[in-house]
Amino acid sequence: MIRKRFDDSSCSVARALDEVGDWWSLLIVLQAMYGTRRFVDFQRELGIARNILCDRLERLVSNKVLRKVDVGEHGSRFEYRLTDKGRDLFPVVIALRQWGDKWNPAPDGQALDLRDRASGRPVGTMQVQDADGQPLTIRDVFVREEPDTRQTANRKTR
Amino acid sequence: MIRKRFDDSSCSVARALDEVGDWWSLLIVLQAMYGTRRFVDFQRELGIARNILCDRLERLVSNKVLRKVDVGEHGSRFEYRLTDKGRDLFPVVIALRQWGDKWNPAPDGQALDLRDRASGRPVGTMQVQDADGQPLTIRDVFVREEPDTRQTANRKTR
DNA sequence: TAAATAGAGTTGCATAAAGCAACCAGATTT
DNA sequence: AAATCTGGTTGCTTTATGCAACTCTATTTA
Repeated sequence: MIRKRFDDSSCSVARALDEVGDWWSLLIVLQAMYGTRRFVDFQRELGIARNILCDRLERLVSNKVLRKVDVGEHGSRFEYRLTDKGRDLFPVVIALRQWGDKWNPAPDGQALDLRDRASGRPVGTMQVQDADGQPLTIRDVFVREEPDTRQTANRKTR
Repeated sequence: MIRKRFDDSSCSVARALDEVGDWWSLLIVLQAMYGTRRFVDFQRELGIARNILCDRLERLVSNKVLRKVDVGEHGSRFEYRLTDKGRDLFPVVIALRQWGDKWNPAPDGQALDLRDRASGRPVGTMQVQDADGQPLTIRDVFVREEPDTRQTANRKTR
């Protein structure tokens, strides 16, 4: 693969994908959001190869998406828990889930029914909004050029 | 890689990642949102290998995220344009961007400044909301078990 | 009109990841 | 004392990715 890296990219999407943009990382985060914390459980629930899981967990920990907690009274028992940074992926995961439900519904038409604990009503549809909460499409949005960082206009910032 | 596929997974996140969860697809979609449409431009802007780009474009087209349009008057000139399905990834991309900006800001602190064309104000922060638009965290949300599809309780649906 | 250039891909090859299965070492049960 | 469980490693095979060179139309340029 050689897998080109984007960690120094000027694009924050690229930088984000550099951390969670592989085939497994987001699924691991999702699983963690469901409450999974232990190595074997991730392995079982996701059906991921153990060496890959190992590698992904390490990466997520080193990127501070998860933290590794020793809960083994005396070693040999660890938990991987979401950090604030990891928890902050909630909107990303939900947006992806809703996209998947809308455009690639499950064969049986069943979508996971996420609801607000307080009201019991379904979670709203993720949308890009303006400052007043009104939905925005791509066409409603433009990129404001930064008010010139220095003398040279650099248009390559994305 | 062998890359395990999730296209028949019961998890819509997994199904979504199966289509756009690799290193390049979302960046291609993002680039398309910026207005890029032609092969060489994607190649140049993203710095992606041409064979990989070729493969990714084909996949995105076959998954109906992009469509390939012949604009060559007489062939040999094509454009890849977002479909509605592709455009619907807007919230995903924006959520990712905001996450990247928040937790991995660019070295120079510059984040892309997205604004609402109508008001000129910055785009709001993506958040999971309840039916009234109130923000929800992971802990505010629960999974409602489907009201029993048939006789057997199947708890493996995620 | 011939030659050069551009667009959109292919092809071939080297290298790095993903998947799989077997193996290990410390701690806990049986 | 033997069997399990947990969290990994190791070795090997199969794919993917990156890179560079090449191809085939179609459009420009000289």
